[in-house]
Amino acid sequence: MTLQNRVTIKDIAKATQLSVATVSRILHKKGQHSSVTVKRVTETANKMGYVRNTSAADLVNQKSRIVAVIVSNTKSNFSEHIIDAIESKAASDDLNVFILHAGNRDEQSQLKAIKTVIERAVMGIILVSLELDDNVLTTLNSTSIPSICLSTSVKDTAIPFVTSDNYQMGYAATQLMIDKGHTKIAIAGIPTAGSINQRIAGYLQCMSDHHLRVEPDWIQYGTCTYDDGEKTWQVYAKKREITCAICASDLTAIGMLNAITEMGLKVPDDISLVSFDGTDIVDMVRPRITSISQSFYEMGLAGIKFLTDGRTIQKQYLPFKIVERESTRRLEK
Amino acid sequence: MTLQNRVTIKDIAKATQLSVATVSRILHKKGQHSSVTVKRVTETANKMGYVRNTSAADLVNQKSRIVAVIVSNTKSNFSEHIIDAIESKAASDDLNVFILHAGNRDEQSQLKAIKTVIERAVMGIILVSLELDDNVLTTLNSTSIPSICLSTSVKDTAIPFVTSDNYQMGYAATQLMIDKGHTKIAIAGIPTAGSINQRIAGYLQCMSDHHLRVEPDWIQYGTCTYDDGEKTWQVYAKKREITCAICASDLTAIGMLNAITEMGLKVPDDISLVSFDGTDIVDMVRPRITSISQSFYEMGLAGIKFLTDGRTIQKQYLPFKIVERESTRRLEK
DNA sequence: GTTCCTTCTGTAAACGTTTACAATACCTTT
DNA sequence: AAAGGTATTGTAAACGTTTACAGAAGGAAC
Repeated sequence: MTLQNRVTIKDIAKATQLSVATVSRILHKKGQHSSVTVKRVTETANKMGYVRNTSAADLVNQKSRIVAVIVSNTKSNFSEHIIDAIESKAASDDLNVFILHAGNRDEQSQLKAIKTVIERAVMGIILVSLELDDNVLTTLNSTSIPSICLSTSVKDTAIPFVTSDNYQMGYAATQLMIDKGHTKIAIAGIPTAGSINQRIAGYLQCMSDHHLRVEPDWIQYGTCTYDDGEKTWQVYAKKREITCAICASDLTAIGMLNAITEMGLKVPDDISLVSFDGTDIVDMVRPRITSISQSFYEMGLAGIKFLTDGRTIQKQYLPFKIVERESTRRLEK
Repeated sequence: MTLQNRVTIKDIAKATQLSVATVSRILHKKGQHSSVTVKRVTETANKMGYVRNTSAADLVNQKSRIVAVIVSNTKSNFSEHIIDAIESKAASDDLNVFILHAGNRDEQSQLKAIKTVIERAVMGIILVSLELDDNVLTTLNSTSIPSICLSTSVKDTAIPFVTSDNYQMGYAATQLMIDKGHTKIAIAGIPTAGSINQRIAGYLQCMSDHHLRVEPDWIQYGTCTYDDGEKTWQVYAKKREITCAICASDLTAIGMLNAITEMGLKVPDDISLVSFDGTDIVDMVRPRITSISQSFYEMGLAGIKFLTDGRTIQKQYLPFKIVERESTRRLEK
């Protein structure tokens, strides 16, 4: 059987001696029909192996029951929690979820993904962990398809977002370590641009609020990867000033942990480590990593609810939790 | 602007005083047209913010340029390598990749995902790490859309697959440890059903080939999770017979590693650990986990190539590599 | 017997695109 | 001047579905 001769409602109409209208109505439970006809139609549909041609249906309906989730393809491990939430709510609303990948700062691949889904008249677009430039934002605004950003904020007022407050998280991580007696605190692996960069602003503000000096070397940029952690430690190791590093992601913290251990030093005895995210992996390494844990599941839920239950939120910051584990210690003077 | 009045080629035709046919041809670079007309059309298309209605196009073309990847939603971390490969080849062939999730042994969610994509006339379906029951197989066979299974084998001869030879991997893992002097070798976390279960057959055969006894307790089933590793160690710890455990996945090995450490024992001094998969994470924990590493990227590549470059493969077993790291030691008698 | 419901089914247009075929205009060749 | 070719554009049908509207058949009320 080729695609060309898939069974259509026309075939079923012919087989049952009915009109296509009747068949269509019965197959979608619209209008009223005698029970014998209903039975006859559904049975022949099954027997003939009918599958709906969604392209045709979408064409006349001008919409589809698909939610598109476009996810950054950079190796971050938190998006699965967001997706989990989206899929579970979508399933109960009988929606389908299509996941696409795009480069975090790659305009071309973002545009391609967005074009692909708006061409198909999806009912909504959820953008996860993507920093969008102006070009992408105008494309998004030029369509009437609702979209929302998760885990990034966006200046454009037309696009709502749900994320954690990166500034506050940066501040909280710093405050936590200051409370534990640290004064020489570094921050590692944060990207130079995008809303996530606000973590550095929070860090700087907190340090300044406590009249603590910040050496330029202490701020090391990156892309939240494992490698960033390993490499940044090589920089920190040169002077051996710092007693604590705040890491851009769980993976960055683990990379640094391993680099530190490699050098014969110990976490948290010699260096304390805090990470952002707080995914499962922080409990898999030893010592377990103290983290600023984000509410990823709630983030996904907020995103899909925005698309299904009406469009109220415009900007929303979700709470984060400070979870102390084994990678941080109190510094005795 | 609502979806209802999106710009169509009809609108462009009106604006440019041309026929829809000409507009359509120019927008898809078919046929020849005067350069001025081409310019006029493309410019107005841009100006008016035209986006193609793929539903309409798919409807007449009877196909789409979409590859559907249906992935098991169980927490396994190797699928990203498979998807990476699929996406990179798809990008160079100008195809779009839609990823859907389905339960590993959940017939309903599998059927739903498959129905969703065949209704949209995708050009191919790649099933990753999914054990398919008969119902799903018949649905797959009833359509003319080509499909292929990755990381699982399937009895049905109509559906091709690419995977690692689980029997041989089970045998190889066991042989490795026997070569290192171990005789009391356990195997943990393997599912009771599905092709992956063949790892146990390989293990048993290897033990038997070396005239080694296997206690029933040594074989502990599971679902390749981190928790399986933790829990299974509680079982093994009761008798403290074994000197080595072969773990169903990297995560299972790490779970066991942590449980072992928790008890004050050491890997590999007290217990050696081997895992299947060999994803990035085996190098992130200490000690690094010795693994039977599968060729996931090549698996993804083989899957997408099957769909694009012609359909030659029917069944293919990809090579695996034994990578010794720090979680295994030679046992001196 | 007329009118009015109700219940069921059919007719036909519409969705936006693609493409085979026809048509036109203009240019070359004879 | 006729014939043939080429370059460009238009006409119209087709894809499979949905749905407003019309129609038919039967029953109930007067």
